[in-house]
Amino acid sequence: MGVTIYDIAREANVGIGTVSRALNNHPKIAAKTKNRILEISRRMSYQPHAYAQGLAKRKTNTIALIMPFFTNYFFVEVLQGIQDKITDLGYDIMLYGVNQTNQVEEYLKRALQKGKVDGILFFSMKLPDGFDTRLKELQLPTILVDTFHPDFDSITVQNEEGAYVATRYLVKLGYKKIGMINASLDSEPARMRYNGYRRALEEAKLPFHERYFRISKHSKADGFNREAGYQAMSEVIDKNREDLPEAFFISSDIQAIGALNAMKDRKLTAPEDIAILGFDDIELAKHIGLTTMRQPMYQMGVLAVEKLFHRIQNNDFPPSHTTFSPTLIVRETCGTEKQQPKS
Amino acid sequence: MGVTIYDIAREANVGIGTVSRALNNHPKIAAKTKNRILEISRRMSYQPHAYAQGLAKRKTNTIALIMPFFTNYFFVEVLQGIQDKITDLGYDIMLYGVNQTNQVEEYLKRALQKGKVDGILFFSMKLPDGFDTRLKELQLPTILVDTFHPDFDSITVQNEEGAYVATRYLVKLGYKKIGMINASLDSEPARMRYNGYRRALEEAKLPFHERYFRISKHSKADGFNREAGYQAMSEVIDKNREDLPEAFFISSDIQAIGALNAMKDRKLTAPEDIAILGFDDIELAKHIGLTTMRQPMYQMGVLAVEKLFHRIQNNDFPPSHTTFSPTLIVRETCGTEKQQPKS
DNA sequence: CAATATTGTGGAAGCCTTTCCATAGCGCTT
DNA sequence: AAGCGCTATGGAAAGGCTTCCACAATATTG
Repeated sequence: MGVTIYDIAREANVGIGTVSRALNNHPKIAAKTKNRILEISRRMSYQPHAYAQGLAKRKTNTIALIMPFFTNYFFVEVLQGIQDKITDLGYDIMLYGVNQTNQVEEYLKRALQKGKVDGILFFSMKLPDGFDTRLKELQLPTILVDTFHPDFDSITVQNEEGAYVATRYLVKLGYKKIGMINASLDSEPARMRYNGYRRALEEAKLPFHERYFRISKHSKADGFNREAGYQAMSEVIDKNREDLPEAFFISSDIQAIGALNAMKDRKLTAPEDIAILGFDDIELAKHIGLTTMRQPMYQMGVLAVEKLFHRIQNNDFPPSHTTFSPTLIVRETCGTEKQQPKS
Repeated sequence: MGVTIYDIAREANVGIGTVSRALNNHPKIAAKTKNRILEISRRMSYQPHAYAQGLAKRKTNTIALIMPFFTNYFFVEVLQGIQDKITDLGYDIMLYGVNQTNQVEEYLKRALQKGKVDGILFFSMKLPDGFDTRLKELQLPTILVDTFHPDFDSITVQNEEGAYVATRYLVKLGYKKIGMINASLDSEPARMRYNGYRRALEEAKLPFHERYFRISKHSKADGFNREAGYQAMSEVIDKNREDLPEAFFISSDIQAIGALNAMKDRKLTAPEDIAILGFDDIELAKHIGLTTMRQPMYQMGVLAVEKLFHRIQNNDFPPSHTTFSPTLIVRETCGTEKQQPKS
């Protein structure tokens, strides 16, 4: 059905090798032959067959993207960075959006399928058991983003430090009763953020109150979502009616949005009743005036692609680890130094 | 480097044809031979080579998804429907997220490349000139979502009717000065929504005020984004300080969020000062209590995949067009019948 | 028990490229 | 005019699979 190099070769009265050389502008070819062939192939609207090319070259020009997808807006923004960069480089993206945790293995297996992709970008999840060795055996270039393994290139955010900075900021504003709403501790970033929170409290000699700490475990997935935030905040408020915390550090913006909603339903506002500090700085944070810790999402996407290409071109160097520090973005939900909170 | 069917054939003392039949559970093969081969191939951890398979079968098990990506959260939700459904069917997704309108052609060309994908899902954009005929020549199954062309299967939303219902609802609540903030009229949905808005006004014998109508053209892309909504609302308010509209129908939730922000910055609230009605019902609408027209996004994604498969299996029937009616979701930003607005 | 039908198997051909190797043809040199 | 070195070219081989055709080995029939 389609036009092949054989058709062109026949038409131009040359061999298929010559056609191939013309199309791939190989040096060893006479300029006029080349032009003639290019002209003919244009006239016949020739299109190389992607899979035949891939098979012969052992190269797919495609990379796999495996990322959580349970409506965590964080990823939408990273995705933009990846998309822009990868398009520049002439590659395509095979998207594997994980909606339930058990899909991870399935997707990894698919991406590992021989000859399917030239590399993998793996996001924010723990590499399931055994896949580290399989990936190494296959020598499939892999970059981890927002998660860590010593044997693979990785890009992470200083979660512990970010949480520490966030909490210390709340301390500095004068809050004493500082709670935290976290995602599932199965998640590495969630654990680190918890540690940072605890460290800041200790350093400020503030007590840690079990009753102001909540893991949003109720939900599907890992708890990094709005419903989980809503639920966790509802519980804390309802159980501590008489003695509400003054501030909350929340492990993601999307949870913070849920939490703010729970407050609103109970006629509480931020920062007047409870101050709220999030994590991520998703695009919507700006809208609702959420004070938060910014992760450089777009840049992380771009860098991930760059690292992957570096490794695709030369897989022969030790793993490198890059880490970004989140920065505090002050908006309204924590009050400001001038307009000091009540306490 | 990898294990091939030749290796397995040698190991099992059979021909390569037999190995292939065993792996693809072809009917004409003895059960015990088959089991033996499967056992061996498991032991050698055989993995078929995706591209070789694709080349031989003339089938990629991959579909291309071309969709606008300029942070319009609408698509994130459609994407989930697509992803879930397509995974069930054993297919993979090649994602082409359009960030600037000039990328559309580039992506279409890539997706059209022979043998790269088995079908295309094309979203919310006008098919660039000439591609309709090219797609038909190539016989590449294509489904249009949220846009229309008589020669291709499509799934659309009754934009005109949705806008009409929305505006009529505002009329019914007693608002007289009803404005609209729209996206670029290059977008088909935007045009239809404008028509519905006008029709409802006329029917109610309410005047159309040029000064309460605004196209958010300022921005990058098509205007379906938060900044555009913010800017448009800011302008309308600032130019009509003395005579503000009472209500606004806004062509997407994400713009409505921007608009609400612009109001907030000017100490105006919804519905007390101006009622706001959006379109889409993205997940966040619930959060901020936005009254809006719901599009069944997840279901549209699922249906799109189903249609595409239908056509991949049998390309031999006339194009079918499905259309959904949006439904009104009443929340808080328009007030309610009980708590009537001032006017 | 021979003749025929059925089932299972081997392996060549085909899918469409790229790449390598051999060779034809050309212009130089001597 | 013969010999040499280049350059450009043709086309086989390779990449790894599916599928078709031919044939061998059974099973079925009268």
